[in-house]
Amino acid sequence: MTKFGTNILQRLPLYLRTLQQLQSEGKAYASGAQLAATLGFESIVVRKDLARTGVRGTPRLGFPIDRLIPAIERLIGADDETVAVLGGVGKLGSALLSYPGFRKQGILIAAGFDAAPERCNLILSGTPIFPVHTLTETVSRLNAKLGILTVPADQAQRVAEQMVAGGIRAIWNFTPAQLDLPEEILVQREDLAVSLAVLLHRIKERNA
Amino acid sequence: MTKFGTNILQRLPLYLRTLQQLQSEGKAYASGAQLAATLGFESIVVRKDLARTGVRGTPRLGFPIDRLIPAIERLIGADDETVAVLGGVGKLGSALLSYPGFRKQGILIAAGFDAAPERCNLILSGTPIFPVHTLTETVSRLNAKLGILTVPADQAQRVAEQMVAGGIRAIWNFTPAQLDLPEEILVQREDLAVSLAVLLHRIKERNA
DNA sequence: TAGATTGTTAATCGATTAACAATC
DNA sequence: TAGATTGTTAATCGATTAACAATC
Repeated sequence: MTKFGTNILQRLPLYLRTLQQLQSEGKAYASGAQLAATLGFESIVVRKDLARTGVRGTPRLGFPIDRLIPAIERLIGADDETVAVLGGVGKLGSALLSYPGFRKQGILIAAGFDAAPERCNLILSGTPIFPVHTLTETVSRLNAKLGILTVPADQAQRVAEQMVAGGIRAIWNFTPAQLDLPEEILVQREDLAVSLAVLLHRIKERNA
Repeated sequence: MTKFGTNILQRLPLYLRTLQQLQSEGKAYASGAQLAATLGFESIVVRKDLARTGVRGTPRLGFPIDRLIPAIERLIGADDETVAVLGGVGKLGSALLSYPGFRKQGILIAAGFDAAPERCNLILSGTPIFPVHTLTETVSRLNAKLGILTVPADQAQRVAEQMVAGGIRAIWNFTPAQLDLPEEILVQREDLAVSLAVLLHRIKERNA
């Protein structure tokens, strides 16, 4: 598989969204310059990125949107389905359940889990919620490969271990907890403190 | 001000959190190797990063935690207060309001706004919520500099403009909407589709 | 003293930027 | 043809990695 730096990878979904928008407006071609202007990137950056999709543009016209979209989807892995489960159906968890973008990227949240009985045995945004004590068994039955972790920080490690016991291969960790899991489990942090640090630094930089 | 790449900037808050943890356990020194092991980084990376704080470590002992913490706080801009407002108090918005980490990083969410009357004129996690039509005036009165945007995508542009009219200088955009604002307004995207693309690619890479 | 850890210098690597040729 | 846009090659830049010296 092609290896990408995280930088280009972070831009690809933005191209994709813009292209889908343009396509829905009936456009057939998009130029790199146009994408750059919309997203606030340098046009040379866009041109280099688009070159990596393998789709050839035509001078003066731009790139064919209907070829670019599937090419980018494939690059960002949105072309095959990943079964996921959600641990913790609090405010953040239920916000994630109602986010329509996951389906577009090939993520199916097949089940949610919560410790609170009043949040269990109901269906939220199309996803059934089960008691957390059934997690390992359900993950295994669903053959889920991705665990989304939105439990309170002090329960993160325990719930993560239950996910792993059920066969989860990757965990998307929205808690600030530092997880200690086997080497082979991929953990991605989604850390507001991190994003905020980047933001504050950019603000300071701009004011300087 | 010192300029940082986003990479080191993304690691600094993680060092900070780990160091605070160690300090609360009564430790006085932390070695780069120790931080690296905890966070899953290479130790040379940590050493280089810590060098940029200006704090000197002592061989065999490590770095003095009580000097490292304020140094990192200063680097990530957590040492002075930024007044923020929150646009949109839905699931995601109220999840953000209850996140304690913001205060630690010097962010004060002074007010929230929502279009739904039943969500207004109450206090959520210590933050008063007002009707969205008072946004511009309230932002101006509070002298808020950061707007956190968690409204539905189709209202993002309008609410962002109201924030800017009130004097907001930077917008933290949690919606997938592409904002079109004056040059001088700093916009940071917080885009789940982007994070998910990175995650999916890492999963594929690992399976390859 | 021995050994672990920090600090520094150089090498490597990849991403970004620049310049310009090729093409429609 | 003229001009806009893509494609390519080279230059620049910064981050990461490696190797090893300095220090407690």
